[in-house]
Amino acid sequence: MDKKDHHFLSDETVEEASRTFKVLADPTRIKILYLLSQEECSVTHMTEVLNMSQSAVSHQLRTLRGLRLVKSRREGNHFYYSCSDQHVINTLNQVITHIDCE
Amino acid sequence: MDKKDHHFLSDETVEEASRTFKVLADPTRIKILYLLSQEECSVTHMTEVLNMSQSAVSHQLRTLRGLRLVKSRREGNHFYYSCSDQHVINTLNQVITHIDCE
DNA sequence: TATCTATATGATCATATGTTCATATAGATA
DNA sequence: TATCTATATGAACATATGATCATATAGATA
Repeated sequence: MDKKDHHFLSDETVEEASRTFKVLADPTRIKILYLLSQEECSVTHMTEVLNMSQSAVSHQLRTLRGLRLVKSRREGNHFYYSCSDQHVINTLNQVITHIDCE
Repeated sequence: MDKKDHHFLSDETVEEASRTFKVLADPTRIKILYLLSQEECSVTHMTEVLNMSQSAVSHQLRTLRGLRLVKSRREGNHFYYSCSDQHVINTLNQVITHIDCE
């Protein structure tokens, strides 16, 4: 391939892609996102199902919220979280599918 | 969704997915993989095109080699690297495409 | 109003990761 | 054989990140 035919990524694109993959690189966030991709659920529920401390779950939810990958709604004393970025879920599912079919 | 209908990921699957995303989470590796997805090239060439130190490139290639995402062949004094995991390239391209079309 | 429940958050600490610098190495060439 | 070139690698260092612990907070309830 001739050098002039190359496509180069802009720094912004590289950084954005890196951010996307960084979010998905942590086991805890993978579990949370995969769970939320199947059902909306409360922090308490996540904590129980994932067998993690409330604080750890909450901190990761903060990260995910900051990146607008999840959203929450209040119902009484509970906050119900759900996914808000289908593209990230698609990417996650694609990789998981590939792993599981090997 | 009823709890019994949930699909849970095994720890191994989560770990494997995490590993995959971790590799793609670093800007330098993204640049290297994207370059190699377009053409086989030598370490010297990568160093010049990516404007990075030889050592930094070489260290990252070691990481990528360890994970069998790239392979190399010798030709005289040069080592030519190329991609060896199309699935990872597909994942990378999918995310990049999504970013660039926004 | 006092307290309880669910969630959020700040500080701290340990670990992981990427770069640089210095140097090693293997094959090519003088 | 001496040296040069391309690449690899180890040590050291700085930064980033995730978990935990303690505590704050807001709405519900007694």
